[in-house]
Amino acid sequence: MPARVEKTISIGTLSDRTGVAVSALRYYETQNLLFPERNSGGQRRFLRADIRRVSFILIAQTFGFSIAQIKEQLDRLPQGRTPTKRDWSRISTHFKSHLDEKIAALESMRDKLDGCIGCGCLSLQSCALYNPADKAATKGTGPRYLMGDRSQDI
Amino acid sequence: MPARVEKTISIGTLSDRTGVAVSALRYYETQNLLFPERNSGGQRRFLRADIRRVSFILIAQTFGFSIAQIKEQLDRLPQGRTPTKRDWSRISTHFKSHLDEKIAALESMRDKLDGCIGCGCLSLQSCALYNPADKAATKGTGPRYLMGDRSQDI
DNA sequence: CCTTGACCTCAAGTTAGGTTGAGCTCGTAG
DNA sequence: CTACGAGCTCAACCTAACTTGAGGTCAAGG
Repeated sequence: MPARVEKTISIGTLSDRTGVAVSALRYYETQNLLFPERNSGGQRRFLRADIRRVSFILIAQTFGFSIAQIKEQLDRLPQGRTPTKRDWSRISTHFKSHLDEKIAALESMRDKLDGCIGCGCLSLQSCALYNPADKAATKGTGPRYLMGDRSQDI
Repeated sequence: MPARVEKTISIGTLSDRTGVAVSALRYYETQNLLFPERNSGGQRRFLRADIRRVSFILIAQTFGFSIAQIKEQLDRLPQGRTPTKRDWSRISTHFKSHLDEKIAALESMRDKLDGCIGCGCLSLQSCALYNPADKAATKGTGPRYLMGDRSQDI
């Protein structure tokens, strides 16, 4: 007889199935990415659909999205029923556009760098790299603005 | 008479000229990105060439490089003399290749996502997104690996 | 000379995304 | 029934890249 298929899974099983540490899964719950129920003993019980949900989190992270951004995407999934492939497909499309933006921003920077390599400026006020608009492509706190040399410097 | 041009500049001046906070400049020194001398009173004295150096740090950060990676690049600059445009140009070329790699990795992921959108899988073992090799494109700790559903799941 | 703003050091705080450890409870195999 | 692995909570710790604060010094103008 095959082991019977449980309706819900434990945190350990979800960890095994996704490769995500138990501590990370609990952390995701605190960040409202997962909403496990509890059994009578207070232990978390996840749905099988949560395996896909966690996989989405993993993939989105490899694409450079923050937990907060991933939560926004997951919030678009239907409440109260297991998401269908169509639902997942819809939000994949949504984050593909973010990805396209990121790539475009990086390419724009690369092109500017191409232009700058020849002159070796890298810090001149007139340098194309002096463009705060592109900063959106990066994450983290980062620098606030750039300012270059004036004529007599260096 | 024009104000005389000082040979070295104070940390406040460097901060004004680059837009980088004084505290950040001191931090960069602890990370060995800057090597100011000290005057008799113990105050830091930077070279004008450090304006360009700091600008390089800012630009490299917008490209997503870490302080450690930026230090590696700066270490390639000649010791003992003010870097020339040629020197800067050389290291710009060097980091352009890193940038190209990043873009290529992101594009590769986007292409896989394109393939996945139709099926809505996003977590299947056979999914092209299940590819640890692409992780190199991301930074931070991130997930360790992906594992998807098996047939009867969900 | 005195004031004031710019500098100094060192320690601690911040955010993101978790991990680790202590101390205790659950639940299942034998 | 009892052991013991799996779970639980809560607090503390970790890295990166800085910022903030406390408490003290330097230097230039009046």
